[in-house]
Formats: sequence, structure tokens, C-alpha cells
Amino acid sequence: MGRPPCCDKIGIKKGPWTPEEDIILVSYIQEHGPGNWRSVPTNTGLMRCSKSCRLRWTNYLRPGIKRGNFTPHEEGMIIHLQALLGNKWASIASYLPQRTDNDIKNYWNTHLKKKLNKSECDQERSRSSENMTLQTSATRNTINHRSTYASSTENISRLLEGWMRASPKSSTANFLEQKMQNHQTNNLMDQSPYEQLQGSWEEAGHHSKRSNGGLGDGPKITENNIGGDHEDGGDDYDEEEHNATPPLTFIEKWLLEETSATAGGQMEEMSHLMELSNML
DNA sequence: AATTGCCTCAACCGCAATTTT
DNA sequence: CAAAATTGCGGTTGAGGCAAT
Repeated sequence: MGRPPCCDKIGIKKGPWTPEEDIILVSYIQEHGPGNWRSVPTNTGLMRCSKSCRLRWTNYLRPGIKRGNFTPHEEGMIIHLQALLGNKWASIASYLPQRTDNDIKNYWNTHLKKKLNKSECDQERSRSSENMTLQTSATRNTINHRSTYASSTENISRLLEGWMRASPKSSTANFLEQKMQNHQTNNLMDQSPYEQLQGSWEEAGHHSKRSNGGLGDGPKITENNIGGDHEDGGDDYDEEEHNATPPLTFIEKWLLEETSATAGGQMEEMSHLMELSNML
């Protein structure tokens, strides 16, 4: 008990990574694949803790990462998913395979939170100016639902998780798998050298022991890890919850709105969710 | 041109979950 | 089975960049 943090070890370097360190890390991962992080510092000679290596890889170096410039569509998805799942950034990121949880978290904290606060204030103002009279259901759904919905959405996400777990090799899972594979293939076009390295490593048939480290080593949503934050099931999942019958009207509505509001090509991730809700 | 304040985002920290010994 | 080690996640921090003064 009381194990000291790995980064407290003497001689462990902290702070921003240098290009040289990046190259060392990437070439090591190209050779051995992501995972087994504890051996990375010793085998590479990097004066970094394993945690730092993993973080650098998953948040910056791994293939398929899109950086900056969140599209309105991505923004919308984050807002909806945050309302739906709460601050489960890793789960949210699994619906946006090109984005890291850290990126999403940062974007939420720096942009979206403010945006939502502002719009909420605006809503409040217009509401009070209407002398607290009835509102249209549309605005209520988007704003007011956030609080009441936030408490009930956990159940909804659990249901989704439960369903996914119950259908280990569903058409949806296949769809997603295919989708992710396409993602990877398409991304080769604008890959950085690092990304190409990783791609070639994967084509060589290597697979990491842990498969949800990122897009490069497989998408977070696969038939194996589908059904929770982790590949063996979510933190919150248990059999009792699996049998619950949560309300679905809001998510269905949301999915419908999202789908109709956006051009089809951009909405493949959402159509996955749509498919889910239909099957439910 | 210099200073100040704000914003962004990469990286760290602490904790919980999971795996290994 | 318990303890130790490792991994993953979410919250937070702080350095650097940029705009305003």
C-alpha cells in the first residue's frame, strides 16, 4: 500500500516531449505495438514514466488523430453525448474516433461549457421576460432537459451498454467495425509519417494485448469492448441494471433530430446510434 | 515596445479498475 | 486469495501564445 506515483521516481523527465523523444517512442511502438507500457521506458531508454509514454501516444502520436477545428457536427455530437453520458470523455471519444478524450475534454471545458452557459443565460432572460409563462416544448427540451435528463441519461447509456453486450456480434457491431476500418484506410491519405509507420505495423498483423488504446490499435468500439468504458464492460454495468427498462423517448427524439438535421455522409456515427435505438 | 490578462491545450496528478504475481 | 503492479480515466495545472491596453 502507499505505492509512490511512477513519475516520482528519480530521473524521470517531465514536461513537454521533444521531437527526438517522439521519434523514439513511435519507432518503438512501430516495432512492438502499443501496450505493455511498463516496458517502454526501459526498452527505449526514454526518461519518461510508462504513463507519460502512453499518454503521449494516445493523445498525440497515434494514427488517425484529427486536431483542432471541431466541426459544428462534432460540436453537436459532443454536446449531446455529454448530456447523455455526462463527463465520460473516453466514452464520448469512442463516438468520435478521430478525437482523443483529452481533446474533447479540453474543447468542452474551453468552448462548449461557455457556449452552453451563455445560451442557458439567454434562455433564462427570455424566459423571465415572458413572465414565466409557458414555453415552447422545443426550447425546454434542449435546455431544461439538461438537468433532469442528466440524471436519467445514465440509465439510458446503461441500457445501450446492456444491449450492446447482449448482442455480441450484431449487425451494428459489424457496421461499426467496418466503419472503423474504413476510417483507418481513408486516413492513410493524410497520415503523418508517424501514422504511416503505425499503419504499416498494423498491416503486418501485430495486435496489442490491450486493444482500446486508440484508433491505431483498433477503435474503442469493437465487438470485444463494446458495452462499456472498458473492454470487459463498463464500470457501472451489472446484471440488475441490464434488466432495467429505461425511458428512451428523449434519445430517440435526439437521434431523429440529429439525423434529419445533418447530411447523411457526415452522420455515420450517429446512424449507428440510430440503428441502436431502432432495435431497442 | 512593454505589460497585462486571457485562452488554449499538452501534460501531470490522483484515483479506481484491472491484471499480474 | 491477497497484494502489488499496471493501466485507464477524469480533473486540474501551467507554459506559451495572443490580443488588448
